[in-house]
Amino acid sequence: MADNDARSALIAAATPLFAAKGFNGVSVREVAAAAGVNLSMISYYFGGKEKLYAAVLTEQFAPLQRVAEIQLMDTDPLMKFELYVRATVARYRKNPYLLRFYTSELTNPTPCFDTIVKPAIKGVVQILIETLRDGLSHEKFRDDLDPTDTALALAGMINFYFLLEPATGELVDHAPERDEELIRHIMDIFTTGVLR
Amino acid sequence: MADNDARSALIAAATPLFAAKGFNGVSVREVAAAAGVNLSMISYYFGGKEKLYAAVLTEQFAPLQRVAEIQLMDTDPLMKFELYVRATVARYRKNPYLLRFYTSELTNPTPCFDTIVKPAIKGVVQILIETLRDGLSHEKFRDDLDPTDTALALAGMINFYFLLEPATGELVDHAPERDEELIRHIMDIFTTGVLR
DNA sequence: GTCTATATTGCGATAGAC
DNA sequence: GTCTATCGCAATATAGAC
Repeated sequence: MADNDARSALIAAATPLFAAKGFNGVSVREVAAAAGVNLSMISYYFGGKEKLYAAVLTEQFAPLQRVAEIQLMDTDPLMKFELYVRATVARYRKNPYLLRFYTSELTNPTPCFDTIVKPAIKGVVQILIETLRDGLSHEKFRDDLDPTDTALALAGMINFYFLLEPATGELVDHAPERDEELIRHIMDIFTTGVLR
Repeated sequence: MADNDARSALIAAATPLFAAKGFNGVSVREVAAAAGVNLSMISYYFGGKEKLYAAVLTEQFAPLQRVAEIQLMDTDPLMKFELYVRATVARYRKNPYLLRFYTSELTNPTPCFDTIVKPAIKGVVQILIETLRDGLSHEKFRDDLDPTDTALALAGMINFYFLLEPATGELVDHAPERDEELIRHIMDIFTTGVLR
């Protein structure tokens, strides 16, 4: 058997369900059935539905911590931004559920927002802001830029592309094969803009 | 009395509740109590909870139709993009619930997604893409730009700023007094980039 | 149009057998 | 550690009085 116990089967089954329907849209019976385990196992292993959800979120947001590694690298700020964009794309491709939890918690927060999601997002944005301040102090960037607005602008360009996929799938080609082109476009706009 | 009937009281009460907690996080009892009307009025006026939610969404997404007016204006593409950004900011300031419904439906879609939300979003993105193609054909923009990636990048910069507010409120000043500065920063990055 | 009362279903959680 | 059975409660919806 692939999974060693009921606990990991529950997390594996709960992740896509919570991601697709939100915390309130999923019942414990549904999760247990999808995991192929008895529903009482949720209380046994996690102590209830809310703590199962918290366990899923903790696992989902753990990869975001690795953005901190970018800050420590010995490269210029612009390359750090490209590394951030690349890491973000890779993260969403590797885990198609993360963005759902990300925006679901931002939009309809559960108690997990304050403990798990908000610290994770703040950490990433903080690093982007500091990278921008670093670039400004080394006169790499235009000195009239606001570090916070600019950091959110870069994050917005890449995150929104994935967020809009369910609505714009017929208008825009979201295939992973185009990721390199997407990253280049975003970095081009960010560095030198759209003007000729 | 401010409201003329129970119907409008229900919509007014349901809007902030659905926006904050999502469709599944709100009960009809809760809505009826907040509206100060009997809970049976929801079935009487709307035919059930789901149709009340649909009525709220229809009202919320109606303003997005006005983006089409920008396309018809006789100005250069770059000014149209700025008008789009300004209209987006104005829309979110006027109606703090719209973005919640927007991202909630993108993330955890209800049956309303296909009928109301997706057409509205596609309409806006379509206009941005066409405006970009127009600018490209008049050689206003760099000819190596992808119209769809670029349109989503601009939309992402402004929308993500508002989406992240619950997480970055302590890191970034999201006050409406800074909106002009924000718009200028986004347009600056979009047109000429961050480089010196 | 608005109310009360209730029908019906589904929910999360757990007691207790094995 | 896993099961069945069930408790207690909240959900949506509506029948029927006024």
